[in-house]
Amino acid sequence: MIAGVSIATVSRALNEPGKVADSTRRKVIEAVARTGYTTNAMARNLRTRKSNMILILAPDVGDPNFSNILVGLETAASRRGYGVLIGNTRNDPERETDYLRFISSNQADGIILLTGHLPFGLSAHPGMRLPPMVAINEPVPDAGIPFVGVDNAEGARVATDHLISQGHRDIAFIGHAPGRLVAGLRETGYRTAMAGAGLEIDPRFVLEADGTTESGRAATERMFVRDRLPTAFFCVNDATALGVIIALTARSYNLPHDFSIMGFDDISYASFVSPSLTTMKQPRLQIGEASMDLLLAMLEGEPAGHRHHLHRAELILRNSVALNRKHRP
Amino acid sequence: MIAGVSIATVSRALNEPGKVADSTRRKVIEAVARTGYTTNAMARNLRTRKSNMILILAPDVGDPNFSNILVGLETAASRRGYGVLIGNTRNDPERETDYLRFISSNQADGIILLTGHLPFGLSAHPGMRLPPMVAINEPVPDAGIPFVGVDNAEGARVATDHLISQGHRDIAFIGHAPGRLVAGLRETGYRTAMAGAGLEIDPRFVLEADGTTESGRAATERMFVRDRLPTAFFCVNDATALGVIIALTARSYNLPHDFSIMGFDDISYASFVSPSLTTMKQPRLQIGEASMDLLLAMLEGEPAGHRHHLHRAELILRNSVALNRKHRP
DNA sequence: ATTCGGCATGTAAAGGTTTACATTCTTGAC
DNA sequence: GTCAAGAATGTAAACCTTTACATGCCGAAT
Repeated sequence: MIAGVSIATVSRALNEPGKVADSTRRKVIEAVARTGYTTNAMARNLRTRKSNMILILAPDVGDPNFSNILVGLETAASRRGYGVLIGNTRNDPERETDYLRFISSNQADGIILLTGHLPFGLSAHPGMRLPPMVAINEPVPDAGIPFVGVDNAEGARVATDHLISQGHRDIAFIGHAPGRLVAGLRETGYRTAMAGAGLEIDPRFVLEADGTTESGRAATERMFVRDRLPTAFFCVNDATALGVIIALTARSYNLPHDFSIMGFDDISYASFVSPSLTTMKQPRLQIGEASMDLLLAMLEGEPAGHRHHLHRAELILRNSVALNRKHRP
Repeated sequence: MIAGVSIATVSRALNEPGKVADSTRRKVIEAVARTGYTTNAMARNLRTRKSNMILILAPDVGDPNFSNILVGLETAASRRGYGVLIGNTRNDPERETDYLRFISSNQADGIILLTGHLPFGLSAHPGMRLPPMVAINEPVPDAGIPFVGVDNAEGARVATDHLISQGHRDIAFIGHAPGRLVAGLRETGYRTAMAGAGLEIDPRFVLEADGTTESGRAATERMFVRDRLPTAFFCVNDATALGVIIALTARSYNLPHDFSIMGFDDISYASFVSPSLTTMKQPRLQIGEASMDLLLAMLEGEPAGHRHHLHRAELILRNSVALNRKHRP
């Protein structure tokens, strides 16, 4: 070689500085600098059977909730020299299967799952050896996959407590949805807070909604056929809260004077709606970083550890919640 | 081998079906299915010196404008069997350089650039052979890199024409910014439309703003020290328009009755502000797909072709623009 | 003086493809 | 029946590392 040493020594000089004499190492790095040599990652990956790539499977890459998580994932990955490969599954089983080619062909070492279920191709071939995985957003049921996410029940409890602290007693929950895990946890938190304050929940104040803005609007309309109304709405997420605001504004109510509204998520336009939305902020960046750190640790052989890693949501005070003027303490 | 043929034949059967007898090809794919064989991409990449990966360099992956472009990029890439690697540069030269390791180590075949400039490491080493690149959002000056984006001047002209068609004559432009290419083009479109309609532009109606919500708010405030006011505001982008709306609402104007406001971009919350924003929609999905298609074509050896590929922005009618009631035709 | 241990380096195999080239087989024409 | 041409298949090199093992060297211990 140009540095006057064997090719193996070059490899050692670059990767295990301890195992090589100082003098030769200096010669090597000097030669490398001079020739502009750069090691071919493909050859290395072929030999080491590692790609230093992480595959991220998300049902909707365009979702604004996703982008901040992605920033966290990318930050943590690049800090440890890993690359981040993104796969938009659109909940299409075929696409999920297709993306597994990165795993089976050794182009990715692990998966971050935002889909809430195992990729279709994996569950279909139970024999296939599972790559290291970490789930975000929605846990994967019964697969023993570590989960990183927000503590939905606790966050919902804090949110509801805040409404209670503002003197509200008749608090509706918009977003009851039997099948949905996250919605269920948030409802649990709501019920916990109400029970903790000794408040009863009027069953007519718990309305179904599927988490979309339209469903929030529709649920609010349904509420108005009742004779009795709540003074505050705790919504399963910000999109739903937006629908509630739209419905109430359309009925010419003065917000937050007439009704208080609380969201969950702190999506990007929560501060732009009028009234700006009081909500629970998901620590998306943190979640992204923590889950990537966890996955990389697993790749280095650390045991998976605790099943669930929950992060606290943060109460963001804006203008959609006010003191309950009907309340006489 | 298990199919009774040589390893080379397997390779041919899988990659060049024409060059192999039907009977043996059938045997091969049967054996492949039986053994669950999957070709090692690393070995292939090593041999072919291609990775089938595209690196995307963006200054801010979290930007909501970016996520839809990303969806388009990913869709087009996965359609042709390519993977998409994302790099968040945060405009940090060090990170830009760092990401080039994917190129120099053959882990990526081409780059989609959203940064508006060559990655730092490239411009520093002029000797380094450039990988195929396509720029989006902002063209890269003087580098001969094909650009895909929205036709800003034409879109701004259409937007301004729409205001004119609603009877507005005194139209302000919020977002004059000497150094910024995109802002300049939009201002040009505004001036073209005004000139085309034979309208003069009061220089006091062209205000500086840097594209942020706060700058739009501040510019509007500055406008109110004048004796004369426009009837409509054409804003360089939606974020700025939002600032204008905030300022006017704070002054208790009734929108769009008192003033019309037009944005540009159609960011995700444009429909949620009140009044909902009339704006020009950037065809982000299209832009993403088109630029990826272009890059992949270049990788297949097609010449780069036209320098600029411009897509039309689409006028989205909402509620922030109204007829000019002061106008007597 | 001999042997041993330890360190620095070299040698060569292995990793799984693709592909140029060599070989064998098939087919049809004479 | 021979031959040529062309198609199908096999052989082996190349892609570029990493790493187990071998070698060589030096100093220290016996």
